Amino acid sequence: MGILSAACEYAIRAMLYLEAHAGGESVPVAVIARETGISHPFLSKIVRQLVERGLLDSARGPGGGVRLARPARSITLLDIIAAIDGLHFATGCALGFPECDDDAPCPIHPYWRSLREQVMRMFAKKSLSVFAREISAKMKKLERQRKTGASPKARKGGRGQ
Amino acid sequence: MGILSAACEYAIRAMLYLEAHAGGESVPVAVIARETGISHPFLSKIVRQLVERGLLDSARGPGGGVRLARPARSITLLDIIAAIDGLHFATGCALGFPECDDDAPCPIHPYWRSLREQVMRMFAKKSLSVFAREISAKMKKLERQRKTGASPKARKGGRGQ
DNA sequence: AAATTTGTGGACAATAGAGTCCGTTGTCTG
DNA sequence: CAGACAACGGACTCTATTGTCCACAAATTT
Repeated sequence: MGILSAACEYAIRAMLYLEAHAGGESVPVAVIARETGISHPFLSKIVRQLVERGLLDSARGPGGGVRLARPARSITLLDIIAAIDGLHFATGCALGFPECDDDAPCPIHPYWRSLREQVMRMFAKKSLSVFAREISAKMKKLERQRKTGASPKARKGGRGQ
Repeated sequence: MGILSAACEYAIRAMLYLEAHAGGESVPVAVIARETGISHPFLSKIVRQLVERGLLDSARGPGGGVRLARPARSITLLDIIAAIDGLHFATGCALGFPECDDDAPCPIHPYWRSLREQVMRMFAKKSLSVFAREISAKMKKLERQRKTGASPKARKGGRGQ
């Protein structure tokens, strides 16, 4: 995929759903799967890992399901990524040189290292609650734009892709 | 792997070898494989793609092999990456949201886009000749350090790892 | 207690990337 | 022409990821 595995992307989407649509209540995995479009059996496996790592609590039986184990404010995207993918995206040489490390760096090593750190910071800075709020705000904005018919497509620079 | 596939990393190492150790002469893939530690059959497949994309020229028979198709000065790391992996690492949403694009971006989209562009620029700025020169200079420097016994490990900032 | 709901866990299948094997084709040398 | 050299190309294996299926265990309701 991109920089994250499919499983990790699903984990983020599922936890985001919990923050946005459950008010701290337990939600069955089957419901999250249906609402997010992720396959139930696969999401089930991912959720199990999130429970193991202490990011989710689970309860069986009627009225059960899963919910955030901590306040959404204290859970960052990096927490989720670390739980599912680990942090290897933050290590190693961009070009795979076996001999390349901080003591004998390849020529792009310092650039790469700085970029990796920026990525880490980007993920570490976003808590689930902030992220969910930003998404819902964005949704509302799009809604307004659709109503007024104003298209924001024309933008300066022409670099848009 | 990291951001690049194994095949792509091998392609870069192979072309770097050609620039550093062949003076525009053809080198058999078997030799490149032996010198770089890459498996011959696999490298063979990769080299074929590089020939197809016009980055390498190939010649069969005794005295044959492959060589750079253009001056090393005009071949960038991005050229090689585009030939083997394509440029998908430069597109798409970091979190895999299907609905996320430049018109309806997810909250980390602008950060992500800027980081991707920095990565692109980093790879596009390095030509094979510059890269090879920087590596050989680094090698010599290490050589000198080993002789004098001076360890460069102590560095200001203490962030070193 | 029985039935229903829900997570748990393991076995399995499908896919893609990584890596191997080998026969074929073209080219050079003697 | 014969033989060696080396790229070409396809078929194959191995492995990790992705995704599916099903039996089971716990909790809740009646």
